[in-house]
Amino acid sequence: MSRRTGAVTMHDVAARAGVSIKTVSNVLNGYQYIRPATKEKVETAIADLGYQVNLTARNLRRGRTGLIGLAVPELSLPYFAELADSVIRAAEARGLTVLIEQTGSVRERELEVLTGQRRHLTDGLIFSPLELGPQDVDALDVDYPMVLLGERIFGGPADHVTMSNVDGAKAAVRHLLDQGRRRIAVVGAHEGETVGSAALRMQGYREALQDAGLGVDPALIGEAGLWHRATGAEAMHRLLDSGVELDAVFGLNDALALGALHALHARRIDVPEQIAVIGWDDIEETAYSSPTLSTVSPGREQIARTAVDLLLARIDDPDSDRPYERVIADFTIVGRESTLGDAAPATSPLSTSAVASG
Amino acid sequence: MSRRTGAVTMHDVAARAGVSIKTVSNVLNGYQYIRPATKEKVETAIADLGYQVNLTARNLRRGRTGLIGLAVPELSLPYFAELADSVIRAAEARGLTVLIEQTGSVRERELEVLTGQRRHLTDGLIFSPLELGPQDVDALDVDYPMVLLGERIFGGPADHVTMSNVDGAKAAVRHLLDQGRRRIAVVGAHEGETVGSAALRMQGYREALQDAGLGVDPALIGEAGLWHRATGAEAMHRLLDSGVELDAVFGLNDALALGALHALHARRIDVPEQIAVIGWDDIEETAYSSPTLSTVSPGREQIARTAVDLLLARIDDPDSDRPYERVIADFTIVGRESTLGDAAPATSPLSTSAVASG
DNA sequence: TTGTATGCGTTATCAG
DNA sequence: CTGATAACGCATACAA
Repeated sequence: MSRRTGAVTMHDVAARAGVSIKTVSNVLNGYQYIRPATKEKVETAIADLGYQVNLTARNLRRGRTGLIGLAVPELSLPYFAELADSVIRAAEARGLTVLIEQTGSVRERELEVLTGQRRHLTDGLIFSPLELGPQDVDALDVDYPMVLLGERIFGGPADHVTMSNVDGAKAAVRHLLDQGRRRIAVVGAHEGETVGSAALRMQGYREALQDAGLGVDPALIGEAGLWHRATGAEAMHRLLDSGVELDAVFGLNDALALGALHALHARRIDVPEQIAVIGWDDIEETAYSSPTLSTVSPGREQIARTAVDLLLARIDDPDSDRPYERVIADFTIVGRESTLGDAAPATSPLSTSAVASG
Repeated sequence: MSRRTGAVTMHDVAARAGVSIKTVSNVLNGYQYIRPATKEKVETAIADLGYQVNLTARNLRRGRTGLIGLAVPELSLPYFAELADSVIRAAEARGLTVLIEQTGSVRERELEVLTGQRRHLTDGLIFSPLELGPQDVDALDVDYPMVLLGERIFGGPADHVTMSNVDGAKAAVRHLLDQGRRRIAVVGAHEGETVGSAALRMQGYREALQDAGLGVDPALIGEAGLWHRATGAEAMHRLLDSGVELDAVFGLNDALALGALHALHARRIDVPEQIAVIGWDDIEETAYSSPTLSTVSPGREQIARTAVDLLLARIDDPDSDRPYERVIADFTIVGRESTLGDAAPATSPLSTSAVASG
């Protein structure tokens, strides 16, 4: 599209090289049986003219664009920015280009993504919905390759990559218990929800407490619809205002935990001396907050790679009746100052440490 | 591309509606002179068949894709993630879709972006180089619409949107001086460079000190090639190790300043009691760090909007000989705890305050 | 107001 | 090994 001047096409190259247009195409596409002499003629012609294939024309003809969509809530949420980074790299390694779409976690826009015009520009979609749920399986039954990310829809008509929510949450809470904490609050719960990350991580939280012979105190459950820093700070303030006794906080993601940290700092409450904090996502920021934030590292790179691979497999063989796969990424607990205090591993900028894994 | 089944085309719609393909096209493109009855026939046929235009074909025919490229170093750098977010929104408002490309601030990849295949898929490019410089004006003289972001190339052959580097830096340092600071260090300087953000912000730094009747102490200048949290922390440690006396730090961007904050925290140095810190970019994280970080808000939204508008103007009129524009975004100083301490405006999650502007 | 025919730049199908 | 030629699906000049 871009070239304003000249728009040199295969015809021009063919003319200059004294061959047919098909031969130029053959050279371009690495066709085996070309006489070296011919090939060279064509290649110098290409170089002389500065010819580049017109991708739009190629795409039309081939019925493929080499583009895949990545639909996420928003890039200003660090986890999704880092995820996008990983997906772009993984896709690039396989010769694919990523088209990012922001849904703003608005239900309508999530539905739009599935049927919108952009789908005609992409060979497939990696979709991380935050609002759609089991009631939307019909809308998710699309006729193009798609890989779902996250835990809102299971058994849906698509390949699926999820985090190890229950086990990861369990390990996070166990990590807090190991530091001698007993009154462990949660920030980010979604009251009444039975699907999604919140519900699953809450389940891990309960199981860990039960395993430790502890009960679940509803007063320790802090709600937060959106998982942003702001909502995390608000939920933390509410918990503290309620007067409930607590010595640790499990932020259901890092943004919430960082918001909680912010609130604790504002109230001059020492972390982890008085209250320990752990988050989830292992975004880069957690290694630099004050104190540094312990967190669950959910295998972002693996998720990105797996998603791209699954998608590519569907793109390459659209008629395959291979059953839909579900991949659960490996996680790691990263212990930092917010739970370990000065015992935390070297505060050297990039160091983290795996305390448990599964 | 995506639809596997059926691939219903305009022909099918035309057949079903009992009209010609041209009429269908007319309806689709909002042609004025269509008999209402015909229009309706076509529209129901479209609905019945679930027809959607094939964008690739349309693009080939129209010679436009509706896609614009956005080339940035990497999305894991919060400023660029937030910039991408803003650009995507601005583009969407104008009916454009954004294709993000990561250069990793690697010189070769920055050059590749300019000539790569992807340029054939986009109508124009918004480019934020970190390595290219004045010596590369030739490479930047491309024959497609482009808008440059940043301050590495001036007077180049393209429209250009920059931050108010000198004045912003001057205001930042003045803000520190206003708090009574006199030994103001810098983190992120690029020794010997004469172009780019580092050089310009250093100029503002010097001018502010001069205006205050103070000299520039080279011992207070901390180098940092990459502007990441890690390098900011390292530079801060070096400054402290050097034993030089200082009561404030100007991080040339927020990542550096947050890294510095991290280093100061590790050494149990109180901010701002002992050392005040100010950054640049106003990324969301700065409103939640402990302490919250004062910063220069460089007008990200304005930059995004302006860049998209300038690009679109070039796309819409490629033959215009309108001279290349240079737009300088407005900035604001946001005073938070890292310079104002408890005097900082309400620590409510979203509040910031404009102390000066220009 | 609507239909016919042509071409956008490639790739694919055949012959040769 | 290479060359004509026909699509791919849409938009438009030109006719009607």
